[in-house]
Amino acid sequence: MRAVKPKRLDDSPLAEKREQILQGAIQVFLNHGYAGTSMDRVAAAAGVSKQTIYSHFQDKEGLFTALVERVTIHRLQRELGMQDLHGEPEELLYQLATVFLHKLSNPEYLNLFRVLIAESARFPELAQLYSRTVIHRGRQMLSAYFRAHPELKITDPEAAAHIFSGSLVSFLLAQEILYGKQVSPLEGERVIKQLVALIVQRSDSS
Amino acid sequence: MRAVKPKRLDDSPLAEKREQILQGAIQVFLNHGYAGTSMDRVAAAAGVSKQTIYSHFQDKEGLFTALVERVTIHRLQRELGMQDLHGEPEELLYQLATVFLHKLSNPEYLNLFRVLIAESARFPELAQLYSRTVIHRGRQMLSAYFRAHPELKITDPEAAAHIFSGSLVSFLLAQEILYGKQVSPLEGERVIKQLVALIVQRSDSS
DNA sequence: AACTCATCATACTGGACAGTCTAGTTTGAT
DNA sequence: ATCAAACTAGACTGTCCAGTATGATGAGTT
Repeated sequence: MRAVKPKRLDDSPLAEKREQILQGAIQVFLNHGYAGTSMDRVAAAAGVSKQTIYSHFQDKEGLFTALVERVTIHRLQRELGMQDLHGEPEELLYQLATVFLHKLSNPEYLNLFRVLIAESARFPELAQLYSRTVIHRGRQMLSAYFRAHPELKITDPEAAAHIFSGSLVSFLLAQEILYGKQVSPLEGERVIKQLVALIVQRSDSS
Repeated sequence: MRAVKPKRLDDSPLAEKREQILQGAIQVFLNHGYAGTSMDRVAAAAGVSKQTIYSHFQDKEGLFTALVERVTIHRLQRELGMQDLHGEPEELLYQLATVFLHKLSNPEYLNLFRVLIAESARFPELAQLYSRTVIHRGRQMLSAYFRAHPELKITDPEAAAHIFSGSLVSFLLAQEILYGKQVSPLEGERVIKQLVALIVQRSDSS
C-alpha cells in the first residue's frame, strides 16, 4: 500500500523506471560524452526499451539535462552538506583539502566535470547550474570560514577561497584529465601541504 | 626533383595550402568541437575543396591532431619564450599573473582548452602533448624562480608553482567556460592580489 | 604540344543514429 | 476478469556525414 494515494514521486514505479534510465544514461554519457552516446546504447545500458526512454524524456537533450541535474544535485547534498567548517585552521584546512581531493578523484566525478566543460557551449544552462550550486556554494562556505578567522589575515576571503579550491580542481584537471600524471608526476599531498602553508604561515608574522 | 631546389617547407605553395587548411580547421574545430565539425564545413571555411584536405591529411583525426599540434607549439613559443622571470617578487608575480590571465582570456585559447579537455579521452596523446609542452614547462620556469628566491620561504617550489598557475587557470575555467561570471562575479584582479599576498607576505615573518 | 601535379566542384556510397511507429505483452487497480 | 497504462522488441524513416570517385581546370616542365 502506498499511503492511500499520494504516491511519492521518489518511489512510485514510474519514478523507479525514470531512475533506472538515468542510471544507464549516467554510465554511457559520462563515459563517452554527449556526441559519443547513442540512445540505443542508453537503452541497452539501462535495460529498457528505447520507446520507454522517449516516454520519460523529451529527447536526447532532455535526458542529458535531467542527468546532469540529477548528478549535480545529488553530489551537492552529499558533499557540501557535510561539515560546517570549524576547528583549528591548519588541521582543518589540511583535512578539508584531503577529503575534497579524494572525493573529486572519483572517476564518475571527473567524467561529469569533463562532459560539463565539453558541452558548456551547447548547454550553458547546465554549466551555470553547476556554477551556481557547487562552485558558488563551496566558495561561500570557505570564505565564511576565512572571515571567521581574522588571525589568518586574509584580506579577500572570496578570492582566497577560490585559490584554495581552484588549486585542487586544476590539479585534478592537469594530472588526471590531461594525463599530466604520466608527464610530470606531482603528489596531491605536496600541493595540499604547500597550499595550507601559504595560508596558515602568514599568521606567524605581526 | 626535390632536393635540387630545397623549397622551404614553410613557404612552398604546398605548405601554404596546408596552412590555409589548418586556419580554416582552427576556426571550425575550436568553435564547434570535434563532433560538431564536418569536413565540408572545414573545406568551406578554408576556401578549399574537400579533396584537397584529404590530400594533405589522412582523415578527420589526422587533421585534428595536426591542428592541435600546430596551435600548441605556436602558443608555446609565443607565450612561454618570453621573459626569464627576474625582478622583485611582489611586482614580478603580480605582472606575471596579470599577463598570464590576460593572454589566457583570449577566446581562441579558451576554446582550445575546452576542446582539449572534451577530447582528452579520445585523444590522450594530444592532452599529453599539452601537458608536456605548456603545463610542465610553465611549472618548471616558475618553480625555478621560486627556488632562486629563498626569502620567499617556499618549501615546495613545484607545488607552489602549480598553485600559482592552477589558481588562474581554474579561475578562467569557472568564470568564463562555466559561466560563473554571471552567477558569482569575481574580479581576476582580486584573485591575483590575494594570490601574490599569500606568497609574498609570508616573508615578513621570522 | 604533351605530361604531370595540385586543385576544384560535385556527385556518390555506406554507415551511424535520432526519433517514430507498430504490434504484442506485462502489470496492477477495481 | 477486465481495462488502461506502461512496457518491450524491432522495424522503419530521414538526416547527417566521413570518405571516395569522377572529371575538368590550370600551371609549370620538358
